[in-house]
Amino acid sequence: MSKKQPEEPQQPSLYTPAEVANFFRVDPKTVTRWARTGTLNPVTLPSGHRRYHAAEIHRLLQLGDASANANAAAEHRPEPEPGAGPRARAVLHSVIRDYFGGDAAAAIRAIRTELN
Amino acid sequence: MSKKQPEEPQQPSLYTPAEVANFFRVDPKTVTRWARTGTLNPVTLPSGHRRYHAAEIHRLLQLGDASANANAAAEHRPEPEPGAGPRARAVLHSVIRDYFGGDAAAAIRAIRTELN
DNA sequence: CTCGAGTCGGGTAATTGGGGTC
DNA sequence: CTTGTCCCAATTACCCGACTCG
Repeated sequence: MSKKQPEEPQQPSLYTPAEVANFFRVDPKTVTRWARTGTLNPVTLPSGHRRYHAAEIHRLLQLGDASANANAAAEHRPEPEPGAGPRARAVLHSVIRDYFGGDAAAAIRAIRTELN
Repeated sequence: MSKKQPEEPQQPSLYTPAEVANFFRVDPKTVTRWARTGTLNPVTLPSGHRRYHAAEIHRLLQLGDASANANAAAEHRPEPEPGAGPRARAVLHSVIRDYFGGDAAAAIRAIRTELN
């Protein structure tokens, strides 16, 4: 955590029920119903509360986050982190190990799919 | 594989409370509560601060949608990526956003460096 | 040793989920 | 069939000051 972004929460990958409800102009209860009927496929917290994937929400809103990704990728960082730090690699490594069975190539493929 | 790790076969794979909170889109205080109620089994430092096992976090993160694959409306997506579900991509997206400043290319570069 | 950021610890409002009904 | 609303119990978020980490 060397860099800090005050008052500018980057685009989260997960949304709260209230945020999703605000996006669609519906009651949070309706969002919950969408999750229960399978329309949405959210992350479920240990408590049962839900967090909704931003990509899924954007897709339904026909907005698409590809523009945001393209913007971030095209725009030059004022502080390009060389090598992205050892912590970043460690985290990436553990994620690949737990989610892709250690298959780094599959992870790269997933990233590119997201970039589109 | 390539780097000098004489006494560490792999990274500690421990997350700080803030990191875990970012993964679940919750307040760091909530993560602390999970630890106190037994939902999480973190490493506790002598001072009382906690570090969370990456494997435990990842496992908890991918629970929840394993049951929503049969009934869910998935007729629009006849292109399932084996080994890389939507959850995996979401986590990957979070990692890129939080550790690589949203620079997906840098993340891919880091993975490839690891492969060499 | 100083300093910023992060993390404790609690206490209190706000949100959320589930059932049931209109 | 879907949505909005009311209830209650549980969970989470934001407030503070004090301590720890790097």
